[in-house]
Amino acid sequence: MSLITAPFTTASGADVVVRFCPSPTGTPHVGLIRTALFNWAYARHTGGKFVFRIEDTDAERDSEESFEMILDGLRWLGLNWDEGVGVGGPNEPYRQSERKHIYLEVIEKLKASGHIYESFLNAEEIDARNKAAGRAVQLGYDNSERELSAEQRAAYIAEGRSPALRLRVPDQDITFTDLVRGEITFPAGSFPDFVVVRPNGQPLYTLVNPVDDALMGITHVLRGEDLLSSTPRQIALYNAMYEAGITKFIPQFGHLPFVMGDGNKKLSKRDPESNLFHHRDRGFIPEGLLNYLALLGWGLSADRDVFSLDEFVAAFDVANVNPNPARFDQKKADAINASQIRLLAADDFKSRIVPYLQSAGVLGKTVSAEEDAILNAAAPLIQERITVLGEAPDLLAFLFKSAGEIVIEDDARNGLPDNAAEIAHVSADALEAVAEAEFKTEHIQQVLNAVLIEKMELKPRVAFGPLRTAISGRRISPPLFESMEILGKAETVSRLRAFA
RNA sequence: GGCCCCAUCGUUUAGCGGCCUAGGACGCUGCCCUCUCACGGCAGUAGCGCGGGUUCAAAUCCCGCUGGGGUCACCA
Repeated sequence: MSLITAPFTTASGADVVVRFCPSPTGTPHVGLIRTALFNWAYARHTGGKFVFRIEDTDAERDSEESFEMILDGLRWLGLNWDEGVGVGGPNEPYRQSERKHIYLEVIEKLKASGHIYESFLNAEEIDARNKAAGRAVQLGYDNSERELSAEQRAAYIAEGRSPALRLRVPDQDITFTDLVRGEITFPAGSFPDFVVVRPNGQPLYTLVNPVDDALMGITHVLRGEDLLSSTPRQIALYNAMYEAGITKFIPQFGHLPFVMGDGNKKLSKRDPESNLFHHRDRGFIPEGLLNYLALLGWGLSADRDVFSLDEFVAAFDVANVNPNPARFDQKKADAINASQIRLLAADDFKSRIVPYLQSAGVLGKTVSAEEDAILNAAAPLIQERITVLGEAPDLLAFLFKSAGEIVIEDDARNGLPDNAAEIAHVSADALEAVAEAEFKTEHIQQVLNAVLIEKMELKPRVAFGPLRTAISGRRISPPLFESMEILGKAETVSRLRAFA
């Protein structure tokens, strides 16, 4: 007999209500965001509600700064919520730090119904009891205070001790059907009565999380696998809340696979790629990151891994989430992002690289009409060749500089032929003769081909390397002739002449 | 240690008993395209952890083992 069978009304028939409830500690982790994404997608897929709540019950570790970062991250990615922090809703407030009065009420009810009881033993005493009884210390609490007599209680109080509150865990197996893993059973006795309220009256996560889920009508709890073993405890609490008339049903649970780093360990906060903003700073676009994150434990189909958010939402179902741990593969993520960049409309792409050009100092705070024109011409040239937007500044900087500011990089200089300077100067002469109006990509190519390839009989590779270096200073650049057209005749000739 | 989860190419994933001499993607290698780098095209590389069952037939179902991970707080 498992607890979640009758008398519960399961959530399966109800409108879907999912939630994302991070605790604001540190910078947002990609695993956390993946969890948010799957919850969001499930809500959107089913036409349900996505609730955003903040679990800031640990004043020691929580910070407002971290809270702001989570908001920033969700907004950047476009993961909007229907109810919760910032947007309000019927279950305000949505920050646990502001909900203490609610928990106090629940605690009173649970006390009155006998589901939670006072526990005076401290950690040392619990260990001592286990040792004295010849039990392993790891067993923890032995439920010995379930039936404290009034005298015993009075004695503790007389000593000036205040009790913690523990949930009376039913002595029976607890079974539930995990949405991604199927049926899971925890045998009776897998864990002891656990503390839900500290002696100082502070309710703990063990209480507060299920209480909020119950009060907010959460139907599906989609969260990380690390919480799998706390699920039976929460089901026991739900059982108590049901019996105390606090909730009408129990949600369904689905535990999403871990996001792993290198080796066989979870992607740690120490790993730079765990940080959401690390990717934004490098120049991931939301479409790219979201697409990749969706692949962490899920797939659209056997032969497609680049897809839009809409396609993702239309196809997503928790039931199809893979239970295996997923590895965060930066190379694959980069490849997905590159593909998503290719799919952007030209205008859109242009506007997205601007902030990166600005923060790299290639462009100033305001973009002049002249610079905008260059961007319009140049952006399409690099949209096909970059992986992250952060590559744009290096690729485009030379277009916004003057001849004198071009610095020839060693990498570019090394591969050049001995007569590189001659090639540059001959080209300058040839281009000098081109009419201003004729200074277009195609014509530039014809002129240079004539003088370098045909007349000097150079291989294209040998001929154009020096020119690329002369005008851009780099070995890698946008296409050469297009770049020359953008620079204009005078600037191009000037750079070629300056090359030595 | 108790309890729980997981197990297909280097990585990720398809496969839910015969379509599998195991498919795709990323990566890697080679070739083609080519003014560099990319893009694109073509080809190649490499995998069902082990052992038992069940079955006419198992990557697919069952059991065991091994390996990995998580969790056992008056953290979340």
